[in-house]
Amino acid sequence: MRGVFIVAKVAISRASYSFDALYSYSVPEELAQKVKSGVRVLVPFGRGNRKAVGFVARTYTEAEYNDKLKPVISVVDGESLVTEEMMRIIMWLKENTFCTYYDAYKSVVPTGFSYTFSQHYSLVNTYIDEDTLNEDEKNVVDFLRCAKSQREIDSFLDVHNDARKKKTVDSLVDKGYVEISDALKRKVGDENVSMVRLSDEYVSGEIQTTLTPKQTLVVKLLEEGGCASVKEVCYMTNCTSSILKRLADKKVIVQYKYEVMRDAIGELGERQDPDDIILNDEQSAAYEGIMRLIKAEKPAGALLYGVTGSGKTSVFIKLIKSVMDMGKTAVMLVPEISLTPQMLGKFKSLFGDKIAVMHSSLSLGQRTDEFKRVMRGEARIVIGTRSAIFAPVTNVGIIIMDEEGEPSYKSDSTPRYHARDVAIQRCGYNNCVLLMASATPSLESFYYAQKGRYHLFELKNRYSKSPLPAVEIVDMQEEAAEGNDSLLSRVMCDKLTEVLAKKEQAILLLNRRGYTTYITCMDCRQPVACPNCNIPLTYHKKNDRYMCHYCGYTMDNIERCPQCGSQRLKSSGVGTQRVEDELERLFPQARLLRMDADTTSSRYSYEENFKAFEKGEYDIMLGTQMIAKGLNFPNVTMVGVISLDKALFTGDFRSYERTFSLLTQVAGRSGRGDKPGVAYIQTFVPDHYVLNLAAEQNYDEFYKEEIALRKSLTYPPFCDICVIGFSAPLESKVIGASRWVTQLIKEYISQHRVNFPLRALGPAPCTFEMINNRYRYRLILKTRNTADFREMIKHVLGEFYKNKDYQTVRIYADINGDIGL
DNA sequence: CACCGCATGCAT
DNA sequence: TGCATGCGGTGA
Repeated sequence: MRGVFIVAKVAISRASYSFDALYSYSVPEELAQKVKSGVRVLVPFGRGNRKAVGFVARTYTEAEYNDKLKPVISVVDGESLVTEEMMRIIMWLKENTFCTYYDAYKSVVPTGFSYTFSQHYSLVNTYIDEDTLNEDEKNVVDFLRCAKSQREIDSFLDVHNDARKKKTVDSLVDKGYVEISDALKRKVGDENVSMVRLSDEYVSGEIQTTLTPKQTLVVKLLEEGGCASVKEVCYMTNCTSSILKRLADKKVIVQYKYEVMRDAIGELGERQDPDDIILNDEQSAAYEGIMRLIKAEKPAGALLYGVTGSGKTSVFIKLIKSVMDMGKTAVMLVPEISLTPQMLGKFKSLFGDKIAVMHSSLSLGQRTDEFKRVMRGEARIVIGTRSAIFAPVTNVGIIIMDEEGEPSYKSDSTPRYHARDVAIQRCGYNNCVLLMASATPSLESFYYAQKGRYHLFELKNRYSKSPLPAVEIVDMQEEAAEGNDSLLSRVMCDKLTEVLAKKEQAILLLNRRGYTTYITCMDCRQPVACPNCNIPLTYHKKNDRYMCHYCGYTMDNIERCPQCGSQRLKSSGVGTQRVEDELERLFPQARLLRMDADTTSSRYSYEENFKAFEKGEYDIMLGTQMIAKGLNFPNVTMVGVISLDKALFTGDFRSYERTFSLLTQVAGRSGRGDKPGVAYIQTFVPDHYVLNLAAEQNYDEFYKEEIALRKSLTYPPFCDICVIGFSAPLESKVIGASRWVTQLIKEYISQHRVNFPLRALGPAPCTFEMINNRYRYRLILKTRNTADFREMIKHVLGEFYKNKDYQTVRIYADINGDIGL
């Protein structure tokens, strides 16, 4: 047959990495109009020709009809949700993060658009000759006759992993008695926090039932607290949601949904005009310089290095305004933590509905709506966290990354991309500028700025005239020697007393939650560890339980060492709950707000808490890193770091950088208003240069020290680091797999001419050797991330998935991510 | 030789 | 991952 025949290259949703490819399908004439790049289609796939969803990467025509190709069954999307640029980004993700095409697709298109494909069986409405059926078939037919709901049928006829059932059903389908229908379900719904409270019937005494001990606990908790999220209740009472369900069935409690965010955008501030913002000389210089880069319409990187409070945001606003005036669009990325309603309100008041927000705690529905507004060109400024880098804006003029060194810009699950790398790709496509801004840039970016690869702009002065807070390092060894065994040094206590007296506020930071952080057996000298993760259990006083922070495992109480049975156990280490106790003891009159993952199970409660603190409803805020960043509380005049020593020595090469940045940022929370602020850093290593430089807020010196260290030890930016991670329930399998992969790499190198250097460290156990009953090993490769190198990794991963010996072993490759933990 | 259970390898 | 295919085993 001759003519014009369309072929579609399709990526299949349920292809795993080892056979992920673009498969060719013929496009029936009647679908020709609709089958386009980016559109999802239903295709037959695999030997059994099961229907699968895939997306079209591209189409092309052929003169000859190829009857070996299977035809596309139908089209799922009305139109493509993927711009040409985003299609390139999908391909880039596949190549650079070792994920499947569909994994990449899913991160580019919000899940609200995703379809789940399923098949349902139903009885055909016709006469059935029972004599032609065997026993099994009769049973199924009988079941279908009396089944009340599709759901019941689906769960009964779950034919996966049941060959006999499958056969029976297939045979009934053959005989024409049972029908299969396809269902494509779109996942749009509102993401709510599940809440529970006692039912009115129970409270009024209408319902009397006997309760199991655990149920009693839940009821008691709710009697005290009124209402709580399911997550909170489970935490406090150590039960699973099934217990709550039982209680709901008994009508003792009611479950209901609570909208996480009322409005995607946040409250509207007073309408403002970007033109009313006046830049000072430094800011203007930066603005002008960056505008020149934008106008050059060539891909460029710029680093805006400015001390906290130097007014970077004003520069962003002016730049975005100018880019808009040029008819272009803008993307602004912020770290997870600083995307607050206040901040969004500010931008909304400046740019109105030109703004779209993309953020993981928006509801599915909101996310899809925002995506659509961007797609249609209605919203031309996108503000969001990491994944907002995939916003389908066209004709981009500038991409801004605020606090560019923040770890939240790196994804640590598939696809393992860094927003900065994606941004660089987008700049190449759009001929636009990537502006990275920070007071403590990542070592990599500052190095490139020094080398001239990025243009460097500096803001040296604080915008408001208030000086940076004075920071003092407190030697806790000395405190102990002088007889103070409290968690709080005397200077800090004195200052707290003063702050309370003046009706000002204080922030205290400690990066450990729980009460005590580990229990050690005095006889075998081992900490009592989680049986699933082999990580020390943390005692939580609030629910009187020992918890694993990695898998959530809990133990009621520990009387004996699980290893040797000894009763000589000692608790040590300090968590936020313990500090809370101490503060209550020392300052009984102070109103205390504790903020950590245990008190803020939803984003909702966390914002409410910040707001309450801002309004002055609390005197002291105590918490983990979540309180350190991006917040602006003018009445805070004291910041205290209870301890960050652990963070300095995590085993990751970025731990100094992270600690420095955290300390600098948390110190910067102090004295933001008219009143001068102070900060204290308590430590057992008072001479450590990272702490001292952080106290001086001396990034330049820190950079000098750290870059020298990176160079001498060969760490980024002087190489690229690729971690290959392995995990499995059996340690022998993990070891075997990691050694075999190392061997594969060695062989590959000896057989190919490669253009990258390579130094392998390991394979060795990860810092946390076991998490969730899976042993973890890693192989660290110091190399250069060249196409050749990626080719090798792809080859190795491909070989690995083919090896049946290691089917139980999970593997991943991650370039320039964390190597710690 | 009909029927099974399992190992193998392929997917457009 | 999921499914057809084909092999060797069993029992009539």
